[in-house]
Amino acid sequence: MATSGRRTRTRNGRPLLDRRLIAAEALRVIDADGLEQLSMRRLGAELGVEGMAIYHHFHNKAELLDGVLELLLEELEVPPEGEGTAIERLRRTFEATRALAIRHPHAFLLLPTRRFNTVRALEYYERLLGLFRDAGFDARESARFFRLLAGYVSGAGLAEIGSRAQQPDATPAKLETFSDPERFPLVTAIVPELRVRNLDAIFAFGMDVIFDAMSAHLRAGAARSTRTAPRL
Amino acid sequence: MATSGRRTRTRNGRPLLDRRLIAAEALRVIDADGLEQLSMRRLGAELGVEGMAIYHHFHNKAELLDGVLELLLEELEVPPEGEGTAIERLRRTFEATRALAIRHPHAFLLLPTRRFNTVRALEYYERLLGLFRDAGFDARESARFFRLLAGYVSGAGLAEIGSRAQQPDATPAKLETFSDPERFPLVTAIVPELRVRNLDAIFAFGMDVIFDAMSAHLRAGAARSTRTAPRL
DNA sequence: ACCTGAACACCGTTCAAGT
DNA sequence: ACCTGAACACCGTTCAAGT
Repeated sequence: MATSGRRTRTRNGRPLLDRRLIAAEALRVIDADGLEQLSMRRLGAELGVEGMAIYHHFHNKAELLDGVLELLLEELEVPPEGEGTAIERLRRTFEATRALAIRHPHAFLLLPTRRFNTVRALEYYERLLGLFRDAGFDARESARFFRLLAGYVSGAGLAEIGSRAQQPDATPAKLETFSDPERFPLVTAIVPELRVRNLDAIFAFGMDVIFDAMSAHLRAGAARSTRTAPRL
Repeated sequence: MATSGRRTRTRNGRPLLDRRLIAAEALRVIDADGLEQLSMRRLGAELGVEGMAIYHHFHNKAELLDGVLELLLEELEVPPEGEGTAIERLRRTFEATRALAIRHPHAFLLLPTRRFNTVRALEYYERLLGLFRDAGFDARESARFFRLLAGYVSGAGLAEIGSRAQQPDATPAKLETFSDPERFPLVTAIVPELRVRNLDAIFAFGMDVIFDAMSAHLRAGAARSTRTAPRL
């Protein structure tokens, strides 16, 4: 090959910037100090460059955040064929989404809030929908279970992030240590249930409910073969 | 009564500021132009005041956002006793959360991301947990179904916001009109399913799955009466 | 008590200029 | 092609000062 990528390390010691390098550093900043602490100037400083240099690689900050989202999606690789049934791989895929929330509590918000605009995001979607198809779901059923599963893991992911870390700002009342049995008996009673050591079981419970329904749906569909009448 | 609240309209024509008035104007700004367009100076201008005046009523912006969240929670009133069974009221309550996402697409993000720090938020939690108890769930079951339901409605709410509105920033590829059957056949096939007119049915489908599981859980619990052995 | 005005340390983004 | 430096129009927050 003619142009192999061996000529790194220009720019007095540091590698030349590229989109991936910048996005990776942005993810590090977000992991360390939170989404709102990511600024172009701060990111430039971390990279040993003026903040404005980043605009040579991304049109604006939104596009940079799409780049960070792409890195998150890379950590969500869909298990390839052969590693269990389609349903099992589907479950592992969505469990990976929750693991991502725990691993990147600050960056995770990008997943449920930013649209999947990039090619890599579309590729992820395509592989995921392939699992629904392989499991036996048509487009309409895939859409419905996809939104149920994706909604659950992203919403529950955000909730777990709140349960695990205390955000520094705002008013008091950390729920973990909350206790006011006089005014709020039911809230007080549920607090011990939401301790971190119970969160795995709570998440798995929700997944069980959804995957039980998916299995039942597939069995029912197999029983009546083809006869689906859309009802609007 | 001695000090009735009749003396509004000081400050040359405009009512004196208070927390509720400021939070309501903040919600209007967010509804109109998005969360990131809310600034203390902009909000002050809308209220006919310098932005710094707001700090007399809220310690910082985070506390102001808690105030906005309180207003959102007011729109989520839990149906009182007598209006159907506890399960029915539970379902209506979470349907109201989705309706809130559609009504306040920009402000809705506050619900799954901000902790419920205020007294009003705790009151909302308490009433909601009262519905789970009335339906027949103990603290542990309430925690599990609460996270499943709340996770689903907030995650699906965020997804619906994305499906309904196009965010102005970032890269192209609006999913609603996406079509690339060569490279992304499955994504292309699912796009028509996610059109706005199908979103009601998709949301209801997920709710059916969860509430069917809740009903089954209650029936099973009624059958075996009391015998729950924690397994951890 | 309630609000103003100036100040501080930041933002995202544009653009001409450097190499 | 890749980065710098200055500039513009903003931020959140603090604090002394006004009424």
